Amino acid sequence: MSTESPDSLLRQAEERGIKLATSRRRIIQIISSLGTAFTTGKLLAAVARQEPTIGRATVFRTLQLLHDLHLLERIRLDNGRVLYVTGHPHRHHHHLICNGCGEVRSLFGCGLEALVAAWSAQQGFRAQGHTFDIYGLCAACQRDEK
Amino acid sequence: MSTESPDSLLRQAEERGIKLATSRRRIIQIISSLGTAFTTGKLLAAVARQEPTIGRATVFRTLQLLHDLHLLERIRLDNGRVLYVTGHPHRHHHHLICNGCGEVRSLFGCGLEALVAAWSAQQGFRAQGHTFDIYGLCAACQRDEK
DNA sequence: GTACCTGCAAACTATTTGCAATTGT
DNA sequence: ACAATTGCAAATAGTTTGCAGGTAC
Repeated sequence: MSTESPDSLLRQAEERGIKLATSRRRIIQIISSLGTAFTTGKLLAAVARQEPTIGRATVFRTLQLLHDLHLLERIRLDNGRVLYVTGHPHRHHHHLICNGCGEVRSLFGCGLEALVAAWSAQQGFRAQGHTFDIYGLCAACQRDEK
Repeated sequence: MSTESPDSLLRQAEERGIKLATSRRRIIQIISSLGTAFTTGKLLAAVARQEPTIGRATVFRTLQLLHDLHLLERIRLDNGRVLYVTGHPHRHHHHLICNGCGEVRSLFGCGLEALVAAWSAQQGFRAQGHTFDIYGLCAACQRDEK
């Protein structure tokens, strides 16, 4: 499904003809090890632990680069934190976001175009985009809850 | 429609039995003068201009209070800024957010329950809530655009 | 050698908190 | 008096930038 093979990020970046320096490659590998979604805080901590010599600035610069390359999607959480999601930022999709573990599952085929069009027309609004995210508990976290 | 009469915020807060000190009352009046949606930055600037003696902290404390009272809704914009919206934070609704002027229009009767339920069931997810916001240009900004 | 990359420290932005002084009752 | 509220300054959190040195062809 939405499973990315390890280091696919790295491969995708290189396929785009980007030459990556060693620190950046290392950061990207660490990102890949974090799963499909992570916060800046988690990444900074992981980098600090695994590559203590790499500075914060380089981490942020790499995130920016991956975002610019459309390899990483940025989601604002209600609490203000930023969640980065690997996968398919270029294809229109929505999210199931787990309040428990933070896992993010992507949903394609949104089917909201009609609703967006209807509401926009009704309000004289010209829609340019929309967001739709579902928050809740994933199957695993539902089990853990009891 | 979603027009709030001036100072309705103040009235609503007092109806809840909250005793408001002068600074807070003044801040709430300024909020009311900003329309139905505003960013923290806009409010801080307005307060600094109209009531230079009131400090930032008090503004933030008042925003927090109004949010706790469910009189103000907080929306995270893509750029990370916080948008506060007056009106009906307690009733489930969605937004039309104008990319031009920042106006926010609320939409009731979301009709997404079936979609949320279908997608959640399909993924073994237990939905607890969802967001749905439409971004675009309001009628006025469409005219200004040309 | 040239252009890019790096870590560091400092700068910045947005928000929160400690606290002594002030206000309200 | 007593408790709540205030402005201020300092603290915090998250992110960005300037820069001198380092790396890669």
